Order: sequence, then structure tokens, then C-alpha cells
Amino acid sequence: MPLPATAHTHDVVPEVVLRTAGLRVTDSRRAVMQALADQPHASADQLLSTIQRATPDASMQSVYNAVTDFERAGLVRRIEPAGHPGRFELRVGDNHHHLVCRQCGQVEDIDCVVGGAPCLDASNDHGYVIDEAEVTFWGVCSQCVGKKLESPQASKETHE
Amino acid sequence: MPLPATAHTHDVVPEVVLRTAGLRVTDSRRAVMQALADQPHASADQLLSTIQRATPDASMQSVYNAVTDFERAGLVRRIEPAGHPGRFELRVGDNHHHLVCRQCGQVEDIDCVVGGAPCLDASNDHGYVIDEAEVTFWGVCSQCVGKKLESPQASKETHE
DNA sequence: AAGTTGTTTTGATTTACTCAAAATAAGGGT
DNA sequence: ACCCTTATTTTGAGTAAATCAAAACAACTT
Repeated sequence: MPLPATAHTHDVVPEVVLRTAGLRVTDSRRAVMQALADQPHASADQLLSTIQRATPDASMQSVYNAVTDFERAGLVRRIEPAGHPGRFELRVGDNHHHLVCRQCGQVEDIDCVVGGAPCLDASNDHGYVIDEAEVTFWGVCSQCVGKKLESPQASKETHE
Repeated sequence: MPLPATAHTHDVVPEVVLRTAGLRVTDSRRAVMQALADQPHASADQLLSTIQRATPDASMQSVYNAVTDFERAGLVRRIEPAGHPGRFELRVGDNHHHLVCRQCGQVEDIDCVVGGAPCLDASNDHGYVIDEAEVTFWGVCSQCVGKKLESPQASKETHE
């Protein structure tokens, strides 16, 4: 029976995940991983705020250290929607896609019906060795669809 | 007979395009548009270098001014491949996709077989109003595929 | 030719992120 | 339990890409 692709709070045990990946277990990493389990698609900013609720003097650098190390170890995937700060997710090892709100930047997972990458073929490979077809769906989320976007800064990056 | 989707050097007449879009015709805009016609997928940096060959004291700000105005007028599309500076293209009005070299950032157009946007369906819309499915193919171009990437800074963003 | 409004210039500012050196802590070996 | 090595964190500076803002200037209208 395969493991579910989505990480839920109760089934991510940072200590075990980290040790298995060959990374040392530290408070900082535990906190970042737990925050990511609770908030899929969190930005570095959001991760820092979350972590600072328990550890007020955590630094942004420690967040970037952690997610970068996690990414290198294959524990985390980083997504960079155009016009929005990068986001991080624990869901790796499957080829899924994303739906992004143009206004607030909230991200949702979209299952890939194909499974493996690349899940689409390019009509012309231009001589490249292609390994991935990244699909980003763009739209406006239900919370933003009613709002006018008078001051673009007004409600930026608030969700999730 | 529809106009071809790809802009070629000889069929972009900046003066006409600009005036038709309701934008004033200036040296700066003419230069940026001509540079874009010659180099599809140019970055702001590349546009500036190109323009400076004829006008050495052109500024980066004028490039950003121009492309931003063009984008608002629907003359230019901006693409932001993850990990690379933004790029600009004159090919608008069709729904095509891109192939990006992970190493040098070079971009190729990939025709969309569907045509209109969104050309894919999300398996779940999560309550969003979805208007676009952006597809980015990732790979390594033929010029980079042989090279080792010893110093990541060594040959950055050189192509095209 | 003059006036209005849009555009460019100059220079500062911001955001998101990376780099680097010193201080510290994790985990293996004894 | 302690030491040692090496990984990790901290602190602070630095960077790239892009935006903002006010004053100078130029395009188009009449």
C-alpha cells in the first residue's frame, strides 16, 4: 500500500524524516518542517511568522537554511509563481500541479492525471533534453473574486 | 488570412504598432520594440545591452518603462521562469507555451495544440475562477547539455 | 506655436533572497 | 559521560531584479 501523497500534520514526524534523509535533527529544522506540514505552500515569510509564535527570535536565515537543505535532500519542493514570493511544500515524489490566485497568491494542489514527469509532450523539443512539464493554473480564488483590487498592496499574500 | 503569430524583424514596425495601441512614439520605445522583435524572449538586461549599442546612455529604467507600458497595452507578454530574470516577448494573442533551459535560461516557444486559454482543465477548481493554464517545459538546451555546471555563475544567462 | 499630458530621467527604495565568517550544537567514537 | 569532528545556526552584510517618485522633458493636439 503506497503512502498517501499529501502530508498531514499527524503523519509528518520531523525527527524521523530528517534523520532518514541524513540531516541532523535540530530545533530549527523541526519547527520549519512542522510549520510546512501545517501550512502546505507557505512562503518563507509565513514560515517565519509561524515559527516565531513559539520561538520569537527565530531568523529568516534559518528558514531559508532549512528549506534549502530540505530541497536538496528531496524533502521539499519549491514553487515560484510569477509575481509572487516562492513557496514550499512537503508533497514531493508525485508529479502534481498548482492553481494560483492572481490576487492573493494562495496556492492549491492540482492532481496530475498522468502521474510521472513530464506529463505532456512538447510539440517540438528544439534539441533540448526535456524532463518536466510544469503546469500552473491561474485564476482568482473565491475570497478574492468579490474584492476590488483598488490598492494592490491592500491584501497582499494574506491567505493560508 | 490571419496574421502570423510570430513577430519577425521585418514585419514589426514599431511606429505603427505603438500609435495603434494609443502609445506615444518615442525613441526609447521604438528601440525596445525593435530589440524585442530581433530577440524574442529577451530579458531587461539583454534589451538594455542591445539598445546601448546604438544609444550608450539608455537606462534600465527606460527599458522597464517601455516593457511595462507595452504589457499593459497588450503588446507584450512577460514570462517569469522560476530562478531566472523575467523575459519579454511580442508574441501575444495566441496561447503558446515555453521551454526553458535550466542552465542558461534560454527560452523557446512551444505551440499549444489547443489554441485558446485555458488549454487544460484542472481536475478540481477549488472554487477559483480559472482563466489560464500556463505550461512550462523544463530541460537542458543543446549548448548546455555537454557542459559541466562547475561554477553555477560561470555561464549564466548568456544565450540569445 | 503653445499648452497639456504622457514619457523619460535620475536616484533612491524595496523585496526576496544569497553569501560568509564566527559561534554553536549534533551525533559518532571512546 | 566526554571529546571531537563536522554540520548547522547566527549575525550581518550584500545582491539581483524590479519598483517608486519627483523633476525635467518631449509628443501630440488645436
